[in-house]
Amino acid sequence: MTSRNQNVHGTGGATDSAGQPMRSDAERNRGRIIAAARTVFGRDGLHASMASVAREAGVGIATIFRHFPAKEELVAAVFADRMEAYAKATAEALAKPDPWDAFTGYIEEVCAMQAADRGFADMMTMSFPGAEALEALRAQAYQGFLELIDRAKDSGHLREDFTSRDLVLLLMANVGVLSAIGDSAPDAWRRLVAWMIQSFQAPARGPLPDPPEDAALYEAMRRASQGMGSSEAGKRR
Amino acid sequence: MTSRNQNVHGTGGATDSAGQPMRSDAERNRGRIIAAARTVFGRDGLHASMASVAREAGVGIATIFRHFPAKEELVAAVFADRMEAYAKATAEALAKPDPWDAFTGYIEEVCAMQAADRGFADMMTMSFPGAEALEALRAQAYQGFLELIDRAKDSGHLREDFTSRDLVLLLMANVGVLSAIGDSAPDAWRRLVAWMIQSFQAPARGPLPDPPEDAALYEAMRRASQGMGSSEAGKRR
DNA sequence: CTCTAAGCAGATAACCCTATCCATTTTCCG
DNA sequence: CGGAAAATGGATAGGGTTATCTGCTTAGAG
Repeated sequence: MTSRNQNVHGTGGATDSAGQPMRSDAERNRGRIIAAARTVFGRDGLHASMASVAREAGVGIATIFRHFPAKEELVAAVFADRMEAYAKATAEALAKPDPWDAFTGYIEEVCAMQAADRGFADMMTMSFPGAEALEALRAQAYQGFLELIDRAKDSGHLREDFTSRDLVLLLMANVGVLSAIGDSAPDAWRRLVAWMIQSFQAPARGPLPDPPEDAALYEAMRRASQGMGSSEAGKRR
Repeated sequence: MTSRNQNVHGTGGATDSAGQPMRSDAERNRGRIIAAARTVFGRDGLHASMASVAREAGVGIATIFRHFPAKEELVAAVFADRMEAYAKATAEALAKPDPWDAFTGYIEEVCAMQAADRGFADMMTMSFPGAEALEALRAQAYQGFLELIDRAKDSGHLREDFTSRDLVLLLMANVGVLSAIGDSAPDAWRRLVAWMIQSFQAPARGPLPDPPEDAALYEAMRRASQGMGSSEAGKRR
């Protein structure tokens, strides 16, 4: 429905969904809003209010809702490029020669991206069924990660009982550390990730409880993104 | 100031802070409120609203605030016994003959307590400077854990670079998993904890980034408990 | 330069939250 | 049983949030 043109920085002139050229002030404000949202979501996480984004952008609240009828759409617009960076990181990891290096480097990088952008951190543990482009990129990255896992297992460096769901678990755990510790110890997450990666390494030191089902993880991620309209915050802290 | 008597279940008659006997209805309602809060906080976490506790208890909102002038006091009253159970778990672990068994069993139990009670989970990553009794128990348990660490290290089963702050990290990570996954995969946390414990085991598989400073953790925990008056959760929450 | 349609911003609605006020009800003691 | 003091609970204040409505401003075409 209301998905505006992505060509915001184009010189020739952006167009809206109906192909009409956007008025210059509208185009300018749209860019400002996205930039402001990038700042605010990155600092405060996805539960930052639309009003705070408006304040940062120097526009009225209504202007934001004109461009992005629901908060979810603003989120999708803002994190399109982060999701691209995420997918790109997967591709780059796949290009590395050493499978274990690729695997661990990838995990560290994704967790670092979470630490650098709290909005991205939240987004990695949510799913947005409405934002197809976003989810397509996520799925693409996920496929790449599956390949990284296979290679690392084949090389004998990764435990056989590691599954892709363990990364999701780690990402959720990382959000817990990041949002609990905040800026008091900005690097604390690195230690958590290091503990986990060393544990992923073969040989196994013992059996593990079963990982959660894929369906359960998906449901949890979908439910997390629901609570963005109207009430609750994480939320949630 | 307004710390009421703890002898709620006494037969003879509870007394208020001034030593006056409480009226029977007041005593009854106080018990109901604490029971309701136990249920609600356990299910929804510490950011559950006072109104929802009132609803569960079948009393008016004002009644709650009469007994507990601030939400923090209700929290302290509700979790006094959980904190005791926590301290008791430490003591019991110290009584175990095998140091590594005691260490791992303790960590698993504390994380299980977090999973069983979302309010407790939140509380373990917060500090309440105003609730001296609570904090005294916490400090006592912490001392016991330090002893557990020493014994486990001396036995050669625990990595030398493990510190007590790593447990805090794990507790925060566990909150992340618990609140992200919710009831979709109630046992997912067990896998995270198992990964971590296997990593704690000696010999070390590699160096680790430095753990956060004690002061940083304390500040983060104190700040987390601040946001309970008036606005936000984590809280996101 | 004028005029119209699109875009803007602030006020507002409707819903959460913590905390307080005060008229009403309940307890309990003589 | 009667009256005074204590306890209650609904309304309300004052703060959040997402989202909408409306009158004013401005862009940009003729």
